[in-house]
Amino acid sequence: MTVVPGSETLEPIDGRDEPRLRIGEVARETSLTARTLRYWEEIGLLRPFAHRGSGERLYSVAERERVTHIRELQDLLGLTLAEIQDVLASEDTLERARRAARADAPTPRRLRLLADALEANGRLVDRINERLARINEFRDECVERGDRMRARQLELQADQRRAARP
Amino acid sequence: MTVVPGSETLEPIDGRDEPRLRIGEVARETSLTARTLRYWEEIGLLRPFAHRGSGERLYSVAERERVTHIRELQDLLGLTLAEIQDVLASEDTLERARRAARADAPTPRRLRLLADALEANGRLVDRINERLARINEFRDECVERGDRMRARQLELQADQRRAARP
DNA sequence: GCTCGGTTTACCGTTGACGTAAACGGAAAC
DNA sequence: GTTTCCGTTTACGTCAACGGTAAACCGAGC
Repeated sequence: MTVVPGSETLEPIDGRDEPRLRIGEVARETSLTARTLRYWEEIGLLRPFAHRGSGERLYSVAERERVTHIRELQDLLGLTLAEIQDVLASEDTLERARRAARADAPTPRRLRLLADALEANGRLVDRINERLARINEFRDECVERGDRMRARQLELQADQRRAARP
Repeated sequence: MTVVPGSETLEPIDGRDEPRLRIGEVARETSLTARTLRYWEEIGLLRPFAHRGSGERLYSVAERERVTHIRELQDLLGLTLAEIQDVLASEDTLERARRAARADAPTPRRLRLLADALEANGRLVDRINERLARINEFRDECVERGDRMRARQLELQADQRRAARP
């Protein structure tokens, strides 16, 4: 897809003065690599805010936040990029809701978008809670094992003292 | 390593009547594949209790539990198999402590093994707590976003009512 | 003895999530 | 203007964690 040099394929919808970040900046700020950001774009997970005529990607702060969000879903919840894509579809709903708000869309439509986003958010929170519960359970097991080991330790220490001076 | 047919390379240390599980059984009970169990053995993560002369692997309940433990470390904490190997090295210390207990080893040695196992266990619990904290933080963010969305929803609903009957 | 299901070793293939190198072209700084 | 970055595309490489398959082997039941 060649573009007339100098033009932007995606002009800012609403002409606001958000800073345009180049790929290297986003990469540094998120401790990722440019390759990763391009890969995420390749699989449809992250879309830069704009492409300059030269092909250069430009991101907005919203995308940078999305990046950190993706990382959290990856590291903390262990989701695959495909699953994350699924989860983020809801986030996109929220984004559409924001656009609708700025475009003064009819209230019923905005309410529907909000409801969708809310439901998706609820599902995500449920997922997190479930995982938290499981990890807590696992933690309790580990702590309990530690307790048993400490008890045994005390027993052995008592044995030792009794053997030392009967 | 060829073995005299009919003999077991690893006779039970203490002749107890634990059931010997074949690889397929362990696989079914843990919802894994035999291939995975062999792979884990290949990288030194899981060692079957015994090899029969034919080469057939035989597992004990302890190994089956180790398998589920590994899965938890993998899924819940997102550790790599290498990291898990590291964590389990400490668990093996505990196992040596048990053997030492059964073998009536000198108390000081048993105490040292116990202390080692305790320390490793503490590190694991720390790790889990850290992860729990981070996930909790992430959860709070999500919940907060949901709250903001609900607030906006109420606003919009109020707008709607006001527009309906002014 | 024969079949049949489960197991073995051995080797190659795959998938996800990137890394790396080459060849090139604007962008920024001087 | 001219270096020097920084960025682009395209293509191939890598690493972990397995999956698949072939060919041989074992033990149980008929």
